[in-house]
Amino acid sequence: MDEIDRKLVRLLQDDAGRSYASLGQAVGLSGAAAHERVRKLRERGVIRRTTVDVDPAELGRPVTAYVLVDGSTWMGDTAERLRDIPAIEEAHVIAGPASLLLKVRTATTRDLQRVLRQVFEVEGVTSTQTVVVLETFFERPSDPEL
Amino acid sequence: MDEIDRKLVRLLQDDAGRSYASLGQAVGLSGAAAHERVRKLRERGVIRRTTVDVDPAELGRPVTAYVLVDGSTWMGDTAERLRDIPAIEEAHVIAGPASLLLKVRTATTRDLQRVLRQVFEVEGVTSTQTVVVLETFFERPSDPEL
DNA sequence: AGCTTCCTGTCGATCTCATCCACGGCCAGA
DNA sequence: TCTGGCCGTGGATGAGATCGACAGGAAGCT
Repeated sequence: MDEIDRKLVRLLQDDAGRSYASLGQAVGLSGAAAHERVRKLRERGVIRRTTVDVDPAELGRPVTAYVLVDGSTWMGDTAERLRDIPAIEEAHVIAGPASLLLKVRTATTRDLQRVLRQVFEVEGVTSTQTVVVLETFFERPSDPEL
Repeated sequence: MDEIDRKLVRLLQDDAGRSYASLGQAVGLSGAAAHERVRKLRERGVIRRTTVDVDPAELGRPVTAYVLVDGSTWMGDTAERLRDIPAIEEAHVIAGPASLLLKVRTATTRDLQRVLRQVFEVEGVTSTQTVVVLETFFERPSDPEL
């Protein structure tokens, strides 16, 4: 995981469709060598997969919110129950003012309300506090610079 | 933006490297037709770019935190100042208990502390409250269903 | 030092796949 | 019925991914 690897990751984050030839040229390697490095980055799990970045608003989900969830019991398999709710994009266990933090995207605030009801129906949930996003400055991938 | 488009987006989110032929087969179209649809999805901005999904932990940033930021004045060009801090992955203006919500990834909690100091140095910031992530259940892309 | 092994790179051949073009069917409106 | 726009198909072609064989260099061992 040297400087070249980091550069490769950064270039691929920007455009995963680039040819290996141009990739190699950009980092001062042959195309095949660049290909080999990328292959290993995948193998090691640094690169999980190649995907497309979609605009949630264009998909009809302009509403973003973060939800702080408090629970009474220890929520064992809560993860799976939350995963079943498609509007939830992220779910974290946190240290601080609540037990869980969720990131939610919906089409309308009405839909957001419905999602909150679904969250409430998950066993162990006692209360939620919702933070609505008014404007997103930016959302970007992890910077590979160590 | 019909059912086929949504299916294409979902397939590409899972693996953007698929051949257009197999893509077409999966949705009951020819490769060329699938290609044309994807081209238009890009043109319309539904698909912003093709990228790689990297594991932040493998990149040496296992610490994730959310930071609630409060500010006194109206923070006009705060966005650019925050963008200059590489550890900040997301920045949102929110309605609720604070003005801004940031998502931060660092190598250590010590680095997190340094980022917080940098945030404090941004003009207008009066206080921060940090929520540290203990465990991430999941982080996934937007579901293209409706 | 001499040898082995592993890692990383180059070069060239092959074969898949993206890309482009011409054509055909379908539908709405005049 | 005619016409134009839209959306699809199928085929040709050229670019590029992919694979194998080989070379140089570093590290470890006898």
